[in-house]
Amino acid sequence: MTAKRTQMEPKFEHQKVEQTITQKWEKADAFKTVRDPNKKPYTILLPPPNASGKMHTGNVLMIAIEDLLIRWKRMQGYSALWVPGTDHAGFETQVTYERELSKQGKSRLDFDRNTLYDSIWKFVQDNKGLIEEQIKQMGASVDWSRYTFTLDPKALEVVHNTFEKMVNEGLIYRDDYVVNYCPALGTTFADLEVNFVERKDPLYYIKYGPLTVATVRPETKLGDTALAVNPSDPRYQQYIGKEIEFEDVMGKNKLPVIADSYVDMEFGTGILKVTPAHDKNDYEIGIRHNLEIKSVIGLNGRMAENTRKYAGMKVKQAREEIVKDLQNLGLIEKIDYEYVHLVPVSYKGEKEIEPLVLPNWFVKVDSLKKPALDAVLNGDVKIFPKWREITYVRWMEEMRDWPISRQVVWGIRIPAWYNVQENPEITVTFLNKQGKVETGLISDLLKNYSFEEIESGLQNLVAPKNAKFIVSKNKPNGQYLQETDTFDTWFSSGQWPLTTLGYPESEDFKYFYPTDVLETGWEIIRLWVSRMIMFGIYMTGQPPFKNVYLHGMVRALDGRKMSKSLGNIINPDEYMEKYGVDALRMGLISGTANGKDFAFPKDKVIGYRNFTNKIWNMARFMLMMMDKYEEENNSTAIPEYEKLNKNDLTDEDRTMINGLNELIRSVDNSLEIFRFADAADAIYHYMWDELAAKCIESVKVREDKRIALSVLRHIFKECLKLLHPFMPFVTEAVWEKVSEQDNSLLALTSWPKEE
RNA sequence: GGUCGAAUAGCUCAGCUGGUUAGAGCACUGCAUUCACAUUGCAGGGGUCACAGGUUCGAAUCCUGUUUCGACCACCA
Repeated sequence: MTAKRTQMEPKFEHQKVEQTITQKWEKADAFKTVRDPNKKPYTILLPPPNASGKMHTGNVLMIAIEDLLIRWKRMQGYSALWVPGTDHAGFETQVTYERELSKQGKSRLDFDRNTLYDSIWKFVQDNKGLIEEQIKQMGASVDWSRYTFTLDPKALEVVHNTFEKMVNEGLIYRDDYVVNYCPALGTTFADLEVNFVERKDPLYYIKYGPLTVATVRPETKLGDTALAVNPSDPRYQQYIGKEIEFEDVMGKNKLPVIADSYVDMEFGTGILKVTPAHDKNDYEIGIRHNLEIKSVIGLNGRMAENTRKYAGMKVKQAREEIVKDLQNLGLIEKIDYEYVHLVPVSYKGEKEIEPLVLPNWFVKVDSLKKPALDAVLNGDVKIFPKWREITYVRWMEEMRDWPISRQVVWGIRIPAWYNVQENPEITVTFLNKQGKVETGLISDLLKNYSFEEIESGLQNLVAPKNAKFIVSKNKPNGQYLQETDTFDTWFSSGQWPLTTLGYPESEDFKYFYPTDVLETGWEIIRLWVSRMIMFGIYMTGQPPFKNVYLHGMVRALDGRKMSKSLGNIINPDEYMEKYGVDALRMGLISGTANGKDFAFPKDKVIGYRNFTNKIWNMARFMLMMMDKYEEENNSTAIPEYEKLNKNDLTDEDRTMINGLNELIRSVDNSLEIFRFADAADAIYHYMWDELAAKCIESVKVREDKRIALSVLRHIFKECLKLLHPFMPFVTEAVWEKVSEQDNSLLALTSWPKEE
């Protein structure tokens, strides 16, 4: 024992310790959670990071906070369960994979759907080890036996069942919809996933007979089905309700002039060309005025057949040609080359969005959103920090029907099946046996190809909005093709609490649902949090969690958002290597108190690295003093604090003990209301300013070393417990030295109580 | 355009319902090293709490307005 004590190195070597402690926890299977009927459950589900991605600073903060809560509750005696998982990350992963493909000179269009899916599956399997390793490296006390991937069979099962229930209850419908389609990436994006970038484009003033219209997109004029003016615009009163005739690039043309208050009199000439098929606002005007929806741009980003001489051209090329033709016809009044406007792009990749009309799958949200809103308003779900609640409330109040279909392969395929005989209007694209792409109506293609050949080479299909379908997990008997669209990832991750806990039958679900805290970044409160609450209530009658804690975004050292283009991304690995996991976790946790965004607190990380070393040396010194005492006193051991006669304590001792009691109280109070930084700060200052600076210093000169050391050891051990959820490695490592019990794990000891 | 938030020491941030000389970490200055830790100890400097009004016995804290930043949402073709 004596020999072991003095072996402590003078420096805390975080890398070595992190490894051995991780192994120790693993070996003891310390974080496998048992459903103990005598304990209360406490549950957190890890928001699943991208399976083929790597850890970023935000993930580190997320794990630090969740691990803190879970370790705290575990020590308090709860059946504390933290379920880890990873996300298939839909189109994001597909885009990454396609980048790999293009290095080999290939693209997704060279494969049929199933082959492509299988190879992305393999790609993800090959890459997902990294993020799992990083979660372990962080010291996350998750229960790996319950690890879930968003495409696990049990996830598909839950998502299919939910979908089926919704279809049966009339909550799912198909409709045409102007979608944010990205021809380059081959899929649609939700409004939330669209960003706008500023760009300078020519603004063309084009003559429509007696009227002139300003537009940056002359090529869409081929899809115009009306001109619109503001009903109170005095300039154009005589045209409202009339039809005007005019010269156009494809010959004589005529359009009705309608009045709609959407039109801004100030912009351009105050006249709007209405193109319902290629603009969201125009689409709505079209619905209001019962206009024809004329589509002139296809899914491939090229002009459609009905544009005759422009058919097959890319949009930009068609724009140039049309401008040229208009100029030749003298139909361009002027061009404003200085016009700056905002162009929609997808939120990843910056590729341009082309609004198109496509049949889509929708969720009717009217009956779902009310209970989800009420759950927050009446406090069943509490949001921290409180001021973020308004974001949620506004969103739920204004929520519109939710388009859930995406045209990516990498995702959960919608389990709807179309009978090809009953739906001759389905447009199918497939690779035939020779590897050539064929597109056409299924009824035509079946004249030249067998159903089996089409089925096995299927790339995608577009079914009309009124197509007949049946919902089934497995292929029905007969000639059925499955919908090729996949679910929006938020449709499936919105059911994460159900999936991870094995809804509806499993014991886990019965014991752990609803969970206690959903901890995540505020930027996905709409995308994710709202959907989980909706699905949770819809399927189980109960919201999936009681509290939502939203952490702030970690900004770069320059205080700006981290981004590749600014080159200011902080790689957490470097900090873990240099200062240790504990220091990084503690630094991030105390970087912000209340969920606000904050700049990466580099100085705090360094400060807490110093703190780890301080703790290490406090232990080292205490053990040295104990060794010395025992040597001098014929191996008389220092008595347990519990066995001391409390009358022997000095005033100093009592002051320290009082301070400890206060500390325990304030740590608990702060953690209850998610004030992590306050708790961290309190422990730091008690340990450094009181325990190290006063208590240890006084032990050096105390006569009654027996009592003094016993008190010191007691307080030190209690402090290690308090600190453990924040800095698990150094505390566990020091515990190993000071606990004097074999195989005792600090992670599994009881949380301190006030005396 | 709508909404939310922020402005406190050189830097990054605390300061919860208004109450003694405004705090922390890092940075800075001076001193200390055979006594666990220089990733240390001791001592110290540094703030008209964005600005202007108001409420109050009392305001960094509450109210109003102004300025400047940040983010989110919606977008004018």
